[in-house]
Amino acid sequence: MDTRTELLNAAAAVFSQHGFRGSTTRRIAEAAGVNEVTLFRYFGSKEALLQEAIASSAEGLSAIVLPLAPVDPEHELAEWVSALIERLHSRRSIIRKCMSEIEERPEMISTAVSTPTRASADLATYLRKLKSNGLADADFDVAAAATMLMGAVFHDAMGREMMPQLYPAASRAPRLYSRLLLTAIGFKAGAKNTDSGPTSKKHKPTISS
Amino acid sequence: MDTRTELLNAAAAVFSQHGFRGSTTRRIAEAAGVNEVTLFRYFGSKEALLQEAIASSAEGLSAIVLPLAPVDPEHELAEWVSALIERLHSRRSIIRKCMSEIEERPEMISTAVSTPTRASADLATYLRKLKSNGLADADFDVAAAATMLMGAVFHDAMGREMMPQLYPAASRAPRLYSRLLLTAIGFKAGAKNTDSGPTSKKHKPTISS
DNA sequence: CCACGATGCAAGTATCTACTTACTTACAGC
DNA sequence: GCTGTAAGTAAGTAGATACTTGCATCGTGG
Repeated sequence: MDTRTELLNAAAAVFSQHGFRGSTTRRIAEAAGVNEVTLFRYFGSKEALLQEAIASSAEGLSAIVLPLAPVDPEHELAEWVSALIERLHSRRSIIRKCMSEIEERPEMISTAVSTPTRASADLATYLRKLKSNGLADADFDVAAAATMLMGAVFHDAMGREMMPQLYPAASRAPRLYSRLLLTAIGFKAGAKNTDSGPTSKKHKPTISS
Repeated sequence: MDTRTELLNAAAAVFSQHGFRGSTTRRIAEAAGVNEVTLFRYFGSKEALLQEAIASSAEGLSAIVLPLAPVDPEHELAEWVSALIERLHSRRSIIRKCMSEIEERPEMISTAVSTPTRASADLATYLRKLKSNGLADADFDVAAAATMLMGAVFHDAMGREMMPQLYPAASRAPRLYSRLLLTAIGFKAGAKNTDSGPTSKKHKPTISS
Protein backbone atom coordinates (compact mmCIF):
# COMPACT_ATOMS: atom_id res chain seq x y z
CA MET A 1 0.00 0.00 0.00
CA ASP A 2 1.21 3.48 -0.70
CA THR A 3 2.14 5.94 1.99
CA ARG A 4 -0.92 8.07 1.47
CA THR A 5 -3.35 5.21 2.05
CA GLU A 6 -1.29 4.00 4.97
CA LEU A 7 -1.66 7.42 6.55
CA LEU A 8 -5.39 7.56 5.92
CA ASN A 9 -5.95 4.17 7.49
CA ALA A 10 -3.77 4.95 10.46
CA ALA A 11 -5.50 8.28 10.99
CA ALA A 12 -8.93 6.66 10.97
CA ALA A 13 -7.77 3.99 13.41
CA VAL A 14 -6.17 6.43 15.81
CA PHE A 15 -9.15 8.77 15.62
CA SER A 16 -11.55 5.98 16.39
CA GLN A 17 -9.60 5.21 19.55
CA HIS A 18 -8.65 8.66 20.76
CA GLY A 19 -10.86 11.25 19.06
CA PHE A 20 -9.67 14.42 17.42
CA ARG A 21 -7.62 15.93 20.20
CA GLY A 22 -6.14 12.57 21.11
CA SER A 23 -5.06 11.93 17.53
CA THR A 24 -1.64 13.52 17.67
CA THR A 25 0.34 13.73 14.49
CA ARG A 26 3.07 11.75 16.16
CA ARG A 27 0.72 8.90 17.03
CA ILE A 28 -0.75 8.79 13.56
CA ALA A 29 2.65 8.80 11.89
CA GLU A 30 3.83 6.06 14.22
CA ALA A 31 0.77 3.94 13.48
CA ALA A 32 1.30 4.43 9.76
CA GLY A 33 4.97 3.57 10.07
CA VAL A 34 6.11 6.78 8.44
CA ASN A 35 7.87 9.90 9.56
CA GLU A 36 5.78 12.64 11.09
CA VAL A 37 6.99 15.12 8.50
CA THR A 38 5.64 12.94 5.72
CA LEU A 39 2.18 13.42 7.13
CA PHE A 40 2.45 17.18 6.68
CA ARG A 41 3.95 16.82 3.22
CA TYR A 42 0.92 14.83 2.10
CA PHE A 43 -1.92 16.53 3.89
CA GLY A 44 -0.68 19.90 5.10
CA SER A 45 -2.42 19.71 8.43
CA LYS A 46 -3.78 17.27 10.94
CA GLU A 47 -7.29 18.51 10.36
CA ALA A 48 -7.16 17.96 6.59
CA LEU A 49 -5.81 14.46 7.10
CA LEU A 50 -8.47 13.48 9.60
CA GLN A 51 -11.27 14.92 7.54
CA GLU A 52 -10.24 12.88 4.52
CA ALA A 53 -9.57 9.82 6.67
CA ILE A 54 -13.02 9.87 8.22
CA ALA A 55 -14.74 10.45 4.91
CA SER A 56 -12.84 7.68 3.16
CA SER A 57 -13.22 5.21 6.01
CA ALA A 58 -16.84 4.70 5.01
CA GLU A 59 -16.12 4.38 1.31
CA GLY A 60 -15.68 0.99 -0.24
CA LEU A 61 -18.08 -0.63 2.18
CA SER A 62 -20.78 -2.54 0.40
CA ALA A 63 -24.19 -0.95 0.76
CA ILE A 64 -26.79 -2.66 2.91
CA VAL A 65 -30.06 -2.58 1.04
CA LEU A 66 -33.66 -3.58 1.45
CA PRO A 67 -35.55 -5.07 -1.49
CA LEU A 68 -37.38 -2.52 -3.59
CA ALA A 69 -40.56 -4.53 -3.26
CA PRO A 70 -41.31 -6.49 -0.08
CA VAL A 71 -41.78 -10.20 -0.70
CA ASP A 72 -40.94 -11.95 2.55
CA PRO A 73 -40.80 -9.10 5.09
CA GLU A 74 -39.91 -11.19 8.13
CA HIS A 75 -36.89 -12.61 6.42
CA GLU A 76 -35.88 -9.51 4.53
CA LEU A 77 -36.05 -7.24 7.54
CA ALA A 78 -34.21 -9.68 9.77
CA GLU A 79 -31.41 -9.95 7.24
CA TRP A 80 -31.19 -6.21 6.86
CA VAL A 81 -31.18 -5.66 10.62
CA SER A 82 -28.55 -8.31 11.08
CA ALA A 83 -26.24 -6.80 8.47
CA LEU A 84 -26.76 -3.30 9.82
CA ILE A 85 -26.05 -4.29 13.41
CA GLU A 86 -22.90 -6.03 12.29
CA ARG A 87 -21.75 -3.01 10.31
CA LEU A 88 -22.52 -0.50 13.04
CA HIS A 89 -20.98 -2.72 15.67
CA SER A 90 -17.74 -3.11 13.77
CA ARG A 91 -17.56 0.64 13.38
CA ARG A 92 -18.85 1.49 16.84
CA SER A 93 -15.72 3.24 18.04
CA ILE A 94 -15.46 5.66 15.18
CA ILE A 95 -19.20 6.27 15.26
CA ARG A 96 -19.05 7.15 18.93
CA LYS A 97 -16.19 9.54 18.32
CA CYS A 98 -17.99 11.21 15.44
CA MET A 99 -21.15 11.63 17.49
CA SER A 100 -19.13 13.25 20.20
CA GLU A 101 -17.13 15.56 17.93
CA ILE A 102 -19.96 16.64 15.72
CA GLU A 103 -20.85 19.61 17.90
CA GLU A 104 -17.32 20.98 17.90
CA ARG A 105 -16.42 20.15 14.30
CA PRO A 106 -19.59 19.78 12.27
CA GLU A 107 -17.94 20.30 8.91
CA MET A 108 -15.44 17.51 9.54
CA ILE A 109 -18.05 14.91 10.30
CA SER A 110 -20.85 15.92 7.94
CA THR A 111 -20.29 12.87 5.76
CA ALA A 112 -20.76 10.54 8.72
CA VAL A 113 -24.42 11.43 9.11
CA SER A 114 -25.36 10.44 5.59
CA THR A 115 -25.10 6.68 6.11
CA PRO A 116 -27.60 6.29 8.98
CA THR A 117 -29.87 8.87 7.38
CA ARG A 118 -29.87 6.81 4.24
CA ALA A 119 -30.61 3.61 6.10
CA SER A 120 -33.45 5.23 7.97
CA ALA A 121 -34.96 6.62 4.81
CA ASP A 122 -34.65 3.23 3.09
CA LEU A 123 -36.43 1.55 5.96
CA ALA A 124 -39.21 4.14 5.92
CA THR A 125 -39.70 3.57 2.21
CA TYR A 126 -39.90 -0.16 2.74
CA LEU A 127 -42.45 0.23 5.52
CA ARG A 128 -44.53 2.56 3.40
CA LYS A 129 -44.69 -0.13 0.75
CA LEU A 130 -45.86 -2.68 3.27
CA LYS A 131 -48.59 -0.29 4.19
CA SER A 132 -49.70 0.46 0.64
CA ASN A 133 -49.58 -3.23 -0.19
CA GLY A 134 -52.07 -3.88 2.56
CA LEU A 135 -49.60 -6.14 4.33
CA ALA A 136 -49.64 -3.86 7.34
CA ASP A 137 -52.12 -1.59 9.08
CA ALA A 138 -53.32 1.31 7.02
CA ASP A 139 -52.72 3.88 9.71
CA PHE A 140 -49.47 3.21 11.50
CA ASP A 141 -46.93 6.03 11.72
CA VAL A 142 -44.07 5.23 9.36
CA ALA A 143 -41.53 7.60 10.92
CA ALA A 144 -42.24 6.29 14.39
CA ALA A 145 -41.95 2.67 13.28
CA ALA A 146 -38.70 3.34 11.42
CA THR A 147 -37.30 5.18 14.42
CA MET A 148 -38.10 2.24 16.66
CA LEU A 149 -36.30 -0.31 14.56
CA MET A 150 -33.35 1.97 13.83
CA GLY A 151 -33.20 2.75 17.52
CA ALA A 152 -33.11 -0.91 18.45
CA VAL A 153 -30.35 -1.51 15.91
CA PHE A 154 -28.25 1.41 17.11
CA HIS A 155 -28.83 0.63 20.74
CA ASP A 156 -27.83 -2.98 20.23
CA ALA A 157 -24.74 -2.17 18.17
CA MET A 158 -23.49 0.52 20.56
CA GLY A 159 -24.50 -0.77 23.95
CA ARG A 160 -24.43 -4.54 23.93
CA GLU A 161 -20.85 -5.04 24.99
CA MET A 162 -21.18 -2.43 27.70
CA MET A 163 -24.38 -3.86 29.17
CA PRO A 164 -24.85 -7.31 27.63
CA GLN A 165 -27.42 -8.42 30.17
CA LEU A 166 -30.00 -6.01 28.77
CA TYR A 167 -30.18 -7.52 25.31
CA PRO A 168 -31.54 -10.72 23.80
CA ALA A 169 -28.91 -13.18 22.55
CA ALA A 170 -27.06 -11.66 19.60
CA SER A 171 -27.97 -14.53 17.32
CA ARG A 172 -31.69 -14.08 17.89
CA ALA A 173 -31.79 -10.30 18.16
CA PRO A 174 -32.28 -9.34 14.49
CA ARG A 175 -35.20 -11.70 14.10
CA LEU A 176 -36.78 -10.61 17.39
CA TYR A 177 -36.53 -6.91 16.59
CA SER A 178 -37.93 -7.43 13.12
CA ARG A 179 -40.84 -9.52 14.35
CA LEU A 180 -41.73 -7.05 17.08
CA LEU A 181 -41.75 -4.23 14.60
CA LEU A 182 -43.81 -6.15 12.08
CA THR A 183 -46.32 -7.10 14.75
CA ALA A 184 -46.43 -3.48 15.88
CA ILE A 185 -47.48 -2.33 12.43
CA GLY A 186 -50.05 -5.06 12.00
CA PHE A 187 -48.15 -7.44 9.80
CA LYS A 188 -49.36 -11.02 10.19
CA ALA A 189 -46.70 -13.57 10.95
CA GLY A 190 -45.89 -15.74 8.00
CA ALA A 191 -47.55 -13.53 5.41
CA LYS A 192 -45.78 -12.97 2.13
CA ASN A 193 -46.49 -10.61 -0.65
CA THR A 194 -48.53 -11.96 -3.54
CA ASP A 195 -49.49 -8.56 -4.83
CA SER A 196 -47.05 -8.33 -7.71
CA GLY A 197 -48.46 -5.34 -9.51
CA PRO A 198 -50.83 -2.46 -9.29
CA THR A 199 -53.88 -4.70 -9.79
CA SER A 200 -55.67 -6.99 -7.37
CA LYS A 201 -54.61 -6.84 -3.80
CA LYS A 202 -56.23 -9.86 -2.33
CA HIS A 203 -54.77 -9.92 1.12
CA LYS A 204 -57.66 -10.11 3.46
CA PRO A 205 -57.88 -6.78 5.26
CA THR A 206 -58.51 -8.55 8.50
CA ILE A 207 -58.50 -5.97 11.22
CA SER A 208 -57.51 -2.80 9.44
CA SER A 209 -59.40 -0.13 11.28
CA MET B 1 -22.82 29.00 45.75
CA ASP B 2 -19.49 27.96 47.15
CA THR B 3 -16.33 27.70 45.12
CA ARG B 4 -16.29 23.95 45.15
CA THR B 5 -19.75 23.61 43.64
CA GLU B 6 -18.98 26.36 41.17
CA LEU B 7 -15.98 24.36 40.01
CA LEU B 8 -17.95 21.12 39.76
CA ASN B 9 -20.65 22.75 37.65
CA ALA B 10 -18.16 24.50 35.43
CA ALA B 11 -16.21 21.28 34.94
CA ALA B 12 -19.33 19.36 33.93
CA ALA B 13 -20.33 22.11 31.51
CA VAL B 14 -16.91 22.38 29.89
CA PHE B 15 -16.60 18.60 29.68
CA SER B 16 -19.97 18.29 28.00
CA GLN B 17 -18.83 20.72 25.32
CA HIS B 18 -15.22 19.73 24.84
CA GLY B 19 -14.66 16.26 26.25
CA PHE B 20 -11.83 15.26 28.55
CA ARG B 21 -8.87 16.45 26.55
CA GLY B 22 -10.62 19.66 25.61
CA SER B 23 -11.41 20.45 29.22
CA THR B 24 -8.29 22.36 30.12
CA THR B 25 -7.87 23.47 33.68
CA ARG B 26 -7.66 27.03 32.47
CA ARG B 27 -11.01 26.81 30.70
CA ILE B 28 -12.70 25.22 33.67
CA ALA B 29 -11.33 27.78 36.10
CA GLU B 30 -12.39 30.60 33.80
CA ALA B 31 -15.88 29.16 33.48
CA ALA B 32 -16.12 28.85 37.25
CA GLY B 33 -14.85 32.38 37.72
CA VAL B 34 -12.02 31.31 39.98
CA ASN B 35 -8.28 31.15 39.73
CA GLU B 36 -6.72 28.09 38.15
CA VAL B 37 -4.68 27.41 41.27
CA THR B 38 -7.86 27.17 43.32
CA LEU B 39 -8.92 24.23 41.17
CA PHE B 40 -5.83 22.30 42.17
CA ARG B 41 -6.18 23.26 45.79
CA TYR B 42 -9.66 21.75 45.88
CA PHE B 43 -9.31 18.71 43.69
CA GLY B 44 -5.62 18.00 43.28
CA SER B 45 -5.87 17.10 39.64
CA LYS B 46 -7.97 17.68 36.56
CA GLU B 47 -8.91 14.03 36.47
CA ALA B 48 -10.20 13.97 40.04
CA LEU B 49 -12.25 17.10 39.41
CA LEU B 50 -13.83 15.78 36.25
CA GLN B 51 -14.58 12.41 37.75
CA GLU B 52 -16.45 14.01 40.63
CA ALA B 53 -18.11 16.53 38.34
CA ILE B 54 -19.49 13.87 36.03
CA ALA B 55 -20.70 11.72 38.88
CA SER B 56 -22.40 14.60 40.66
CA SER B 57 -23.94 16.01 37.49
CA ALA B 58 -26.47 13.19 37.56
CA GLU B 59 -27.22 13.49 41.26
CA GLY B 60 -30.13 15.53 42.43
CA LEU B 61 -32.14 14.76 39.32
CA SER B 62 -35.52 13.37 40.16
CA ALA B 63 -35.85 9.71 39.23
CA ILE B 64 -38.08 8.77 36.32
CA VAL B 65 -40.13 5.80 37.41
CA LEU B 66 -42.71 3.43 36.07
CA PRO B 67 -45.58 2.32 38.31
CA LEU B 68 -44.91 -0.84 40.24
CA ALA B 69 -48.13 -2.34 38.94
CA PRO B 70 -49.39 -1.50 35.45
CA VAL B 71 -52.81 0.10 35.48
CA ASP B 72 -53.10 2.15 32.33
CA PRO B 73 -50.12 1.03 30.25
CA GLU B 74 -50.70 3.30 27.27
CA HIS B 75 -50.71 6.36 29.43
CA GLU B 76 -48.06 5.25 31.88
CA LEU B 77 -45.61 4.23 29.21
CA ALA B 78 -46.14 7.37 27.17
CA GLU B 79 -45.48 9.54 30.21
CA TRP B 80 -42.39 7.60 31.09
CA VAL B 81 -41.07 7.77 27.54
CA SER B 82 -41.78 11.46 27.37
CA ALA B 83 -39.95 12.22 30.60
CA LEU B 84 -37.03 10.02 29.61
CA ILE B 85 -36.65 11.61 26.19
CA GLU B 86 -36.70 15.01 27.78
CA ARG B 87 -34.09 14.06 30.33
CA LEU B 88 -31.78 12.39 27.83
CA HIS B 89 -32.22 15.22 25.37
CA SER B 90 -31.31 17.86 27.90
CA ARG B 91 -28.20 15.88 28.79
CA ARG B 92 -27.35 14.79 25.28
CA SER B 93 -23.99 16.56 25.09
CA ILE B 94 -22.54 15.07 28.22
CA ILE B 95 -23.98 11.67 27.34
CA ARG B 96 -22.30 11.76 23.94
CA LYS B 97 -19.00 12.73 25.52
CA CYS B 98 -19.26 9.96 28.08
CA MET B 99 -20.06 7.38 25.42
CA SER B 100 -17.03 8.49 23.48
CA GLU B 101 -14.64 8.56 26.44
CA ILE B 102 -15.74 5.34 28.05
CA GLU B 103 -13.24 3.25 26.10
CA GLU B 104 -10.31 5.39 27.12
CA ARG B 105 -11.36 6.14 30.70
CA PRO B 106 -13.78 3.46 31.85
CA GLU B 107 -13.29 4.11 35.55
CA MET B 108 -14.14 7.80 35.19
CA ILE B 109 -17.44 7.17 33.49
CA SER B 110 -18.62 4.03 35.23
CA THR B 111 -21.35 5.92 37.07
CA ALA B 112 -22.80 7.21 33.81
CA VAL B 113 -23.85 3.75 32.68
CA SER B 114 -25.96 3.08 35.74
CA THR B 115 -28.80 5.44 34.81
CA PRO B 116 -29.76 3.93 31.43
CA THR B 117 -29.16 0.44 32.77
CA ARG B 118 -31.58 1.17 35.56
CA ALA B 119 -34.18 2.57 33.16
CA SER B 120 -33.87 -0.44 30.91
CA ALA B 121 -34.22 -2.83 33.82
CA ASP B 122 -37.26 -0.94 35.11
CA LEU B 123 -38.88 -1.13 31.73
CA ALA B 124 -38.19 -4.84 31.46
CA THR B 125 -39.76 -5.41 34.86
CA TYR B 126 -42.83 -3.44 33.84
CA LEU B 127 -43.19 -5.43 30.64
CA ARG B 128 -42.81 -8.68 32.49
CA LYS B 129 -45.71 -7.67 34.69
CA LEU B 130 -47.85 -6.93 31.67
CA LYS B 131 -47.08 -10.39 30.47
CA SER B 132 -47.82 -12.14 33.73
CA ASN B 133 -51.03 -10.12 34.10
CA GLY B 134 -52.20 -11.47 30.81
CA LEU B 135 -52.42 -7.98 29.36
CA ALA B 136 -49.86 -8.89 26.72
CA ASP B 137 -48.86 -11.97 24.75
CA ALA B 138 -47.56 -14.82 26.82
CA ASP B 139 -44.51 -15.41 24.70
CA PHE B 140 -42.96 -12.11 23.62
CA ASP B 141 -39.27 -11.53 24.34
CA VAL B 142 -39.00 -9.03 27.16
CA ALA B 143 -35.38 -8.04 26.55
CA ALA B 144 -36.04 -7.47 22.85
CA ALA B 145 -39.12 -5.38 23.54
CA ALA B 146 -37.33 -3.29 26.16
CA THR B 147 -34.40 -2.77 23.81
CA MET B 148 -36.71 -1.53 21.10
CA LEU B 149 -38.38 1.10 23.23
CA MET B 150 -35.15 2.18 24.89
CA GLY B 151 -33.57 2.35 21.46
CA ALA B 152 -36.33 4.55 20.12
CA VAL B 153 -36.00 6.84 23.13
CA PHE B 154 -32.23 7.12 22.81
CA HIS B 155 -32.34 7.51 19.09
CA ASP B 156 -34.91 10.27 19.36
CA ALA B 157 -33.12 12.11 22.15
CA MET B 158 -29.72 11.94 20.47
CA GLY B 159 -30.52 12.28 16.81
CA ARG B 160 -33.58 14.40 16.38
CA GLU B 161 -31.91 17.77 16.12
CA MET B 162 -29.29 16.41 13.76
CA MET B 163 -31.80 14.75 11.41
CA PRO B 164 -35.24 16.04 12.36
CA GLN B 165 -36.91 14.85 9.18
CA LEU B 166 -36.56 11.21 10.24
CA TYR B 167 -38.70 11.46 13.35
CA PRO B 168 -42.40 11.90 14.09
CA ALA B 169 -43.36 15.25 15.60
CA ALA B 170 -41.84 15.59 19.05
CA SER B 171 -45.21 16.13 20.68
CA ARG B 172 -46.61 12.88 19.34
CA ALA B 173 -43.49 10.75 19.52
CA PRO B 174 -43.78 9.37 23.08
CA ARG B 175 -47.34 8.21 22.49
CA LEU B 176 -46.47 6.72 19.10
CA TYR B 177 -43.47 4.79 20.39
CA SER B 178 -45.43 3.48 23.37
CA ARG B 179 -48.37 2.39 21.23
CA LEU B 180 -46.16 0.62 18.72
CA LEU B 181 -44.41 -1.25 21.46
CA LEU B 182 -47.63 -2.23 23.18
CA THR B 183 -49.09 -3.43 19.92
CA ALA B 184 -45.91 -5.38 19.26
CA ILE B 185 -46.28 -7.31 22.49
CA GLY B 186 -49.96 -8.01 21.98
CA PHE B 187 -51.45 -5.41 24.26
CA LYS B 188 -54.95 -4.44 23.13
CA ALA B 189 -55.52 -0.72 22.63
CA GLY B 190 -57.54 0.78 25.45
CA ALA B 191 -57.12 -2.12 27.83
CA LYS B 192 -56.46 -1.38 31.46
CA ASN B 193 -55.54 -3.62 34.30
CA THR B 194 -58.31 -5.06 36.41
CA ASP B 195 -56.17 -7.65 38.10
CA SER B 196 -54.89 -5.27 40.72
CA GLY B 197 -53.99 -7.90 43.23
CA PRO B 198 -55.77 -8.19 46.53
CA THR B 199 -56.89 -4.55 46.78
CA SER B 200 -59.29 -3.62 44.00
CA LYS B 201 -58.52 -0.53 41.98
CA LYS B 202 -61.45 0.68 40.04
CA HIS B 203 -60.19 1.91 36.68
CA LYS B 204 -62.92 1.05 34.22
CA PRO B 205 -61.82 -1.98 32.18
CA THR B 206 -63.07 -0.61 28.91
CA ILE B 207 -62.16 -3.17 26.31
CA SER B 208 -60.01 -5.59 28.22
CA SER B 209 -59.97 -8.87 26.36
C1' DC C 1 26.19 7.99 -13.84
C1' DC C 2 23.16 11.28 -12.68
C1' DA C 3 19.10 13.68 -11.60
C1' DC C 4 14.93 13.54 -9.35
C1' DG C 5 11.24 12.42 -6.41
C1' DA C 6 10.03 10.34 -2.23
C1' DT C 7 11.16 9.71 2.32
C1' DG C 8 13.82 9.89 6.68
C1' DC C 9 16.24 12.50 10.24
C1' DA C 10 17.55 16.23 13.43
C1' DA C 11 16.51 20.28 15.09
C1' DG C 12 13.86 24.18 16.11
C1' DT C 13 9.63 27.43 17.03
C1' DA C 14 5.74 29.02 19.36
C1' DT C 15 2.15 27.68 21.93
C1' DC C 16 -0.36 24.99 25.22
C1' DT C 17 -0.90 21.94 29.20
C1' DA C 18 -1.01 20.16 33.99
C1' DC C 19 0.70 21.30 37.94
C1' DT C 20 3.87 23.73 41.59
C1' DT C 21 5.86 27.28 44.48
C1' DA C 22 6.09 31.41 46.96
C1' DC C 23 3.95 35.21 48.18
C1' DT C 24 0.00 38.56 48.82
C1' DT C 25 -4.69 40.03 49.91
C1' DA C 26 -9.20 40.00 52.22
C1' DC C 27 -12.17 38.79 55.49
C1' DA C 28 -14.15 36.47 59.87
C1' DG C 29 -13.80 35.27 64.71
C1' DC C 30 -11.65 35.89 68.85
C1' DG D 1 -5.45 43.95 66.78
C1' DC D 2 -4.13 39.24 65.87
C1' DT D 3 -4.70 34.96 63.68
C1' DG D 4 -6.27 31.62 60.52
C1' DT D 5 -8.42 30.48 56.36
C1' DA D 6 -9.88 31.01 51.63
C1' DA D 7 -8.68 32.99 47.66
C1' DG D 8 -5.83 35.60 44.16
C1' DT D 9 -1.29 36.71 41.68
C1' DA D 10 2.96 35.94 39.44
C1' DA D 11 6.17 33.04 37.97
C1' DG D 12 8.11 28.88 36.67
C1' DT D 13 8.77 23.68 35.22
C1' DA D 14 8.66 19.96 32.22
C1' DG D 15 6.63 17.99 28.71
C1' DA D 16 3.48 17.78 24.63
C1' DT D 17 1.74 19.58 20.31
C1' DA D 18 1.31 21.30 15.42
C1' DC D 19 4.05 22.51 12.15
C1' DT D 20 8.62 24.18 9.70
C1' DT D 21 13.24 24.03 7.86
C1' DG D 22 17.39 22.13 6.06
C1' DC D 23 19.79 18.37 4.81
C1' DA D 24 20.91 13.39 4.13
C1' DT D 25 19.56 9.00 1.98
C1' DC D 26 17.78 5.87 -1.31
C1' DG D 27 15.91 3.81 -5.35
C1' DT D 28 14.36 4.44 -10.18
C1' DG D 29 14.40 6.02 -14.94
C1' DG D 30 16.92 8.20 -18.38
